[in-house]
Amino acid sequence: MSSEMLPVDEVAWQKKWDEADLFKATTGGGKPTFYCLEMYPYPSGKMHMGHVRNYSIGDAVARYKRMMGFDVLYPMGFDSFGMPAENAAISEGGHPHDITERNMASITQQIKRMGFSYDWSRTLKSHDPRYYKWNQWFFTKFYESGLARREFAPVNWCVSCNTVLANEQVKAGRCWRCNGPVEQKGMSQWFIDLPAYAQELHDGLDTIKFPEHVKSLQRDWLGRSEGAEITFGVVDSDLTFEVFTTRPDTLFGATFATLAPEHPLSEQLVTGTEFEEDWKRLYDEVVNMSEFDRIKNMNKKKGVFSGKYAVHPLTGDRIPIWFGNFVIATYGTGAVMAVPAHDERDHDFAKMYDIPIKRVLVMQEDGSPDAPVNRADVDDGWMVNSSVEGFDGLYGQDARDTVCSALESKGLGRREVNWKIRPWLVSRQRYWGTPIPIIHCESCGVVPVPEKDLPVELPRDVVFGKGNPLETSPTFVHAPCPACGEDARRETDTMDTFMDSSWYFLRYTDAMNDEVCFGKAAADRWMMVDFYCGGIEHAQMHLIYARFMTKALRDLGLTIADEPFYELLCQGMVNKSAPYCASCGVTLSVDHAGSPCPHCDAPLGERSAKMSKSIGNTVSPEAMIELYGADTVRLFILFAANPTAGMDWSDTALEANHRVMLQLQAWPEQLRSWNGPSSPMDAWLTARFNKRVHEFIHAMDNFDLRRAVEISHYEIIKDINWYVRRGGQNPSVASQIFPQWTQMVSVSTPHLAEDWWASREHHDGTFVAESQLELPASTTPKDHLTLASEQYIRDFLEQARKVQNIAERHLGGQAKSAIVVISPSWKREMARAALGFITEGGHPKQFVPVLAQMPMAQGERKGEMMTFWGKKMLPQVFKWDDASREVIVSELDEQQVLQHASKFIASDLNLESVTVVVGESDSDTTERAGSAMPLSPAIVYS
RNA sequence: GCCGGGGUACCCGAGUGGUCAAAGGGGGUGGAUUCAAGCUCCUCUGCAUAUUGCUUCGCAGGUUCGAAUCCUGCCCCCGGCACCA
Repeated sequence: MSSEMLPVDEVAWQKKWDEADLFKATTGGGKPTFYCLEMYPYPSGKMHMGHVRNYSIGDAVARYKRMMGFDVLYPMGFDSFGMPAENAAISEGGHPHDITERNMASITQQIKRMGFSYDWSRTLKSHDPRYYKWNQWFFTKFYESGLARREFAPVNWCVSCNTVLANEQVKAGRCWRCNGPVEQKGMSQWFIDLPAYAQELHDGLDTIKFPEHVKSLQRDWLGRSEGAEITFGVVDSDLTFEVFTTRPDTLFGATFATLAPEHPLSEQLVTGTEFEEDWKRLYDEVVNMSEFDRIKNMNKKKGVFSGKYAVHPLTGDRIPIWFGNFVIATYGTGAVMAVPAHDERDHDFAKMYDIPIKRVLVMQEDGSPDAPVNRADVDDGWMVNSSVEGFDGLYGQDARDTVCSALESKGLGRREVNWKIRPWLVSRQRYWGTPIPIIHCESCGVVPVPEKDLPVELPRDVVFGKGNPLETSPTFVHAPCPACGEDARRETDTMDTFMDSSWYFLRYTDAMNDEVCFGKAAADRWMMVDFYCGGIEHAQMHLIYARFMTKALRDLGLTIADEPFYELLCQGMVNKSAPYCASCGVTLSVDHAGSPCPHCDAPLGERSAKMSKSIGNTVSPEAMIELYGADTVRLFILFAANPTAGMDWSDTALEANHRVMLQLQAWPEQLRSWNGPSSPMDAWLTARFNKRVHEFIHAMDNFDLRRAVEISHYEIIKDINWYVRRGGQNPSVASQIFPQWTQMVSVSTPHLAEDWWASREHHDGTFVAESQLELPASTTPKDHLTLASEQYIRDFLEQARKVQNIAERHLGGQAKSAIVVISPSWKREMARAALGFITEGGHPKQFVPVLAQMPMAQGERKGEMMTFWGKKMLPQVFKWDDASREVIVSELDEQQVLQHASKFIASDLNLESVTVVVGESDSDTTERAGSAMPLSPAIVYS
């Protein structure tokens, strides 16, 4: 290869694609559509390897689908609202808008350098009023329909971010973004009623292709529990409270009830009584505790008696009402019926406070109703001890249903499905987000901003770092009431930025429309997203909000799509090795490489860890592109691991991939230099290549990118090398396969492929990026035979080489010649008969009598043949794969094939001569026919 | 505790009843080419061995003519949920 070969001018190709407008999604036409999307990025200033991996995957899919005749929508934009920009503004001065624009410009440039085939004409950015106007419009629509509402509620407050957080955004009691502590705070906030769609979100999971773990995660998060809501009255009063339980079958065992100390009824029950003081103490203890701490402390169960009694809805029994620190007001109804015999928590509590425990289920059908309860029996059981007729003996779901029916007929309960997911808290006390389009008027109350006044734009005259920035802008805060015209006050909270990302995929379908959020026809034409690629970190937040929003917008009549994304692919992490101390179990910063563990002084090993700034094991995409080019980086990233698997960054592997690229770059010239005649190998390469195209399509259709790249960049080279090795040099074969090979190569390394495409003799100025892949003909039986013969030779050589090594030890020197002994024809005949027998459905063991009747087994060798069958042929019959079986049944003449190739075989094995004989024939003097099998000749070296 | 995903050779990683001592890549090895290095091509890379045998796909059993693959139990890793009503 010439070392002075110029690198592929990637930037030039990118410019040409751009000028030719190749990747603009069309707005009509009869082609089927394909919507390929990656989670739109937050515009930090630098592209990292995670981005590169994500987009390399998406781009390969988009390019492939275009080539397969689809109208592809493959857009890119920015999730440009959010706190990093605002925090940067606070710490370094400046304005979030400017910082965001600056970062966007820089990351855009880096993304473009990779040559991804985006339709940049549809680029959207969340912080553009043309975009966020529609967030506001949706919000007012939701307000009208009751889906959005304002409530005073205890909310999660992140101290360091200075804002409230949605439930989903609190991880282990800490803020998902800054990891700071989260407190409970009572505030008036805006909520969107996501639970209204909980059932649909739950059921929809069965209609889409998400990875199993993502579905499981979403189901957990939605938290469906089926049960009953039951009304308990308070003795000597009109008061009632509701409890939710998944176990109505244990209702007769309820010996007390527990309310959350902050339950709306609690204070009323104890005020002015001797129990007030105890309640107050418990109340004060829990009320300021974050939910996380509360749950964490649940093992320290504590309760106080209220002095009041509840009425059991079915028996009318008086049961004491307690307050418990383990009951949380915002979960379910904030009250529980306590069944100590069949619930562990209630059991512990009853023991602690000496409350009666009543068995109402037995775990065996004939179990004793009076058996003592030493530990809560929480499994399903048969009802016993029901104080009312008609329940004893019922089991499980049957029992639950019957209890529910009884409650329903008394009007004291009903079947109910409870969800863990709670309304989406969308208010944020931050600046860099969509202003909530609401005006608070003294006389009219809450008034949404009319559509004609949208968007409510973010003002520039704000002060950062002193509470809610929008409150510092007088021009923003003061506004006339849209209803009465009086002076009123604008809502100063902004929306959670997940609002932006929950519908951007719809906007892409009609991104430049300023009349409506998106045209219905456009949305319906492109939706759902066919292929959505992004990180697992969005499995519950973004992916739930987006699914919810799609359904909510559908119900506004804006689209017919039920789900946003059909197939989700979560790409694996990009890892790189980092110092690791096995005894301390910690991964350390790369600064420690080569030194002993700073904690225990043990020598450090290495371990693969997610690329992160704190460990310092990051690799800069820019630097890699500079060194090797975008194509090499893409090839490496797609080939190093399956899209969903974690991949380890390896500099040596990257270099190896670069060598592959250099080698590929030289191929067109190499092919052009071919000047040989046509040969029998031509048919082989043609058939082989044809098969490769089929395999490639199959792999791409299944998003098995690694396999696809392996075929286009590795296997085909090997095939061609073999062809050349076997004497093939036919230029017409070269020009026949070259265009399709170029197309396959273009999916992952598009720049190189354009060089190839342009190098063709009859190049017409088109791009491979716009070409259509011609589907190869299906493989013919003749192709099969051609491929099989060659495979036979390759297998033979492999076997021969192994044997040769050992043989030469015996010979005490280099072997000079070999006699190849083809298996005697009766063995192949036997194999054919057996294969036929099994194909017909016969059990291998029953083949013996069949064989005994065959003509070959009639002579004096009958015994030998029967033994051979049992010992050798039977196991072998099963070892042959479909291809080999086909070959055995086919016309392929082993002797002929090897004979034809004997010169090649001799030179490949470094022998002077190779003779091929049929075992047990007159010309076979070796007496080694015994070990020869069909497709596996014996070889005798000398 | 519950749910989901995993455990394959020096490393990464394919493989879901026979093509499996197990693809491919990395790393390593030997050879061809070269004045030489690099690149490229070819070989080998569990152990033994004239073409075959033995051991091996987390561990232990089982089903089968045949198990990395199916079943049962166990161990370990990753992710999620969790005194949840």
